[in-house]
Parts: sequence; structure tokens; C-alpha cells
Amino acid sequence: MIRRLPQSRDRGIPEATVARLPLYLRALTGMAERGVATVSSEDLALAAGVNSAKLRKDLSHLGSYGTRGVGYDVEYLIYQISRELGLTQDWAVAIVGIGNLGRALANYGGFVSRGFRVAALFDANPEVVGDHIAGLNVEHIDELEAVIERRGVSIVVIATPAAAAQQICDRVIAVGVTSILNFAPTVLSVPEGVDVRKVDLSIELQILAFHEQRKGDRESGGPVMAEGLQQGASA
Amino acid sequence: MIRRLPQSRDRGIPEATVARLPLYLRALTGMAERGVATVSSEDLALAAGVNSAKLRKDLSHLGSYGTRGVGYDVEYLIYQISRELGLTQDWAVAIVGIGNLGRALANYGGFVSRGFRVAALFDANPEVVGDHIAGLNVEHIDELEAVIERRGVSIVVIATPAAAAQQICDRVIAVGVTSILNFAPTVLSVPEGVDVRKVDLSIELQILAFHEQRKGDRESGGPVMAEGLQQGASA
DNA sequence: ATCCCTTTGTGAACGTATGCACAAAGTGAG
DNA sequence: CTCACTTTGTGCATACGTTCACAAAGGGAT
Repeated sequence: MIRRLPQSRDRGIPEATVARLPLYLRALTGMAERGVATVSSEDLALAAGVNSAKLRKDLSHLGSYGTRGVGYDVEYLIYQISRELGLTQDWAVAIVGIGNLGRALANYGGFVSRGFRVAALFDANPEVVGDHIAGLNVEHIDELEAVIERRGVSIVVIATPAAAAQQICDRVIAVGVTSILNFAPTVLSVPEGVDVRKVDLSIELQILAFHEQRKGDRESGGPVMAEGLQQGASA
Repeated sequence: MIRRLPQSRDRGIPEATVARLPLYLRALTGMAERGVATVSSEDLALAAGVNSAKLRKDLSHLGSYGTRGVGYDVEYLIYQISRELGLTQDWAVAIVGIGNLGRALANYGGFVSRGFRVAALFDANPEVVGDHIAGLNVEHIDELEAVIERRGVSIVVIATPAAAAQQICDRVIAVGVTSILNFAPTVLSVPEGVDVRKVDLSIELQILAFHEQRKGDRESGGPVMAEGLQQGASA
């Protein structure tokens, strides 16, 4: 079973806060680019889509980096959050499974800009092995262990079919990987000390469908009325 | 700012429970395929990666569908969860932004199998418009409103660059869409009554990096020992 | 130097989620 | 029918997360 992420209280930063720090970081980066020097919790919260009390409490877990009456220094806060998240280091990421999704991930720009470097791509299909994607050669899955160790990969992204995921997971854990991002629609079982995060596209849609159905219940028809769509409750 | 999903207590099903129902559904589907007729909360919990008390409490929110001393009837539970999630209906989904990710989503098999039907694809790039992907023509973004209404799309997936996301969001809301799955790395602001779910690949990696860093703190070296190829902090 | 204004950081109240532990409810053997 | 066994459904204690509301702290004007 997927373990709870450990160390949530290593130095007292709650898991919920950690999950929001990247959000703040993104908002701050945008502000820095627009030349904003300081920002209040109110404004930053607005930009990040949370309320200001939550933002302040979150930041207070990192330390006292604000100035009362003024706000937070944008550059300084970017540095502090980056450091806390470990983004001042360079993380080598491997992507396993170069299907549509794997390809999309390999080309995704959001990684590089945040301390992540796609360092290796793997696939089992001989037709794909050898392809050049995002400046990298696709390696055969047989090379998995050797290449991971050689290139110091510490985070592995699994984008294989569900049936292959557990096996890949076991293999990378065997060579010391302890952080896995899983896109395969399956539950990975991992030993204590290994972190798995799961992204499941169909689950997100199902949650939306649940709420969408509830809206429909109170109004006219269900979702399948096509043409005569009412414009629904946006208020 | 992104609104809290409403209706979390519509009929008393907590949001945390709703988020796990798709997990149970997947585990159950696998069991049904393997011919399993009934399952205990213990076994189902194991397959879904949660503990059994939580599973039972979750299911109890839907009703009393188990039999004490026996367990749950797999087929019946599949039906009940599907109904609760609204998957017994047919949901028309549109994908906006046919880049690498949009393409991957259009081809993703996990949708169709669960009541979702990709009904339209949109892109702004004339070179992409007209392409045939997953049996669909890519439409020009100018057709967004017309096609959404014509085909009864009720859920929109945004896979555009961040800069375009808010505009697309506003436009689909204007024609009555109230459920949006956002892959663009930006905060969407929507009116009350519209549900936005966000999937952000780089945020997941950042959370992993945080925990990975914590592990490293207590052990030997940091992540970047590799072949000596780190180029230092990107922040 | 004093006063007023702004904004942070946080104590306290509230709400939600988790997990234990057990009574209630069912099965099946004898 | 009774008894022993299994497994659900849930009350309760605890942990976690959110929000309010305000004292403490700093800035700047006079």
C-alpha cells in the first residue's frame, strides 16, 4: 500500500503547507518577473488562490520572513521557499514509459525551470528505443538500473501501462530510488521510507463528474441534454 | 481565486470520501474481471491502498451495502459507487490545447472506460487544426462556444499554455460549463458554482523533492553526486 | 518623539478526517 | 436452536487543517 509520506513533522512543516509552497513560489516568480519588490500576504494570497490567513500561517512555518506593516520581500521569499523545497539543488529525473504521456512529460518545460532535469528516458518497445526526445536518447528498459545509478537519478516518473508499473517500481527501489511519481492507474506497494505520489487523470474527472451530477440534480436535466444546454448555475 | 468545491455535504458525502471512491471502483473492477464475487473490507482496502476502517466508513456514507459476516457484493458495489459518482451517465469532455499533453489526454484510454467520452478537441494553431487524433478532428479555437453547445460538452480539460488558460476558462463558463480540469500552471479565477480541479506536474515533483531533501539531510550526501554534472542552483 | 496606519504572526475556536475498538448482525456447523 | 465465528457499521477519541480576530511590530508623517 502507498505509505503516508513520512517526515511531515521533521522540522514542523505540515504536509498541507508543503503542498501549497510550490503555488506561492509560482505566484512570487511571476511577480519578480514583473518587477514587484515586496508583496503583502493579502496580494500574494490572491495570486495563489488561497486566503491570506492560511498563507501567513504557512509562511510562518518557514520562519519570520515578513516585515510588519510592509509585507514580504519577493526575492528573499522566493529564495527561502526554494531552499525549503530543495529546489536550490539539481534533481535528476528519469521517465519510464515513453508513450504519449511520457513524451509530453519529457517535453514539459515546467520541470527544467524549477531545478529538475530530465536525465533519462526508458521504454520497453524496441521501436521507441533510440528515439531522440527532448535532446535525450530513449534507453531500453534493460538498462534501467545501470543508467539510473550512472546518472544519479533520484526521482523516477512512471508513465507505463498499469501492468508494468509495480515491476518498474520494485526495480528502481532496488537501486536506491526513494521518490516516485506514478501516472499509472494502479496502487504501488512500496517499503517504508519510499515516497509515492500519484497523479490520476481519470480520478480527477470522476470527482468532477460527481459534483457536476449534484448540480444537475437540483436543476433541470442531467448532463446529456446536448443542444438545449442551459447555462447552469455560475452564481 | 479557485473556489472550494461546493456541495461537499449535499447528501452528506465528505469530499475526502468522494476522492477515494474512484480508487475503490478501480480495485473492484479488477476483482470483477478476475471473477471475484464478494470481498471483505479488509481485502478491498488492501487492494485500494487504504485501511479497512476508513474504507468501511467511506462506504457507509453511500448506504449499507455490505453484509455482516460476509462482505460486499462486488458487482453491486461497483454499481452503487458508479451511480454515486455519476458514471452511469455519459459525459462529453472537450480538450482545449492539443500540444503534447493534450494529445496524450485525447488518447488516454482511462476515460472512455469510465463514462467519459472525448467529444471535441481545440487548438489555436492552424497547423494543428484539422489533424485527426483519436478519431476526432481538431477544431479551431474560434469554434469553441459553438461546438461545446452543439455537442453537449459539460466538462472541459484545459491543456493550453498558462497564458491562454484564463481566457479559455472564461469563454467556456460563458456558455454554461461548470466543471473544469486544469493542467495549465496557473490559478484560474471562476465564479461561484464552477468547479475547477487542478493537476500540476511540476508541483508534484516539488513535493517529492521536499521529502527527498529531508531524507538526504539525515544520510550521506545530497541528490547531486551523480557523475559530477550538476550545474548548481537554478533559483 | 509621538501617533496613526498597515501588516505580520499566532492563540484560540471550529470543523473535518482518521483510526481504534466494539456492539450489532449475519453465516454456518452440529 | 444454539453457539462460535466472521465481518460490517459506527461512537468516540485524537489528530490535522482552516479561519477568525487581535496583539505586537514596524513605517512614516508631523
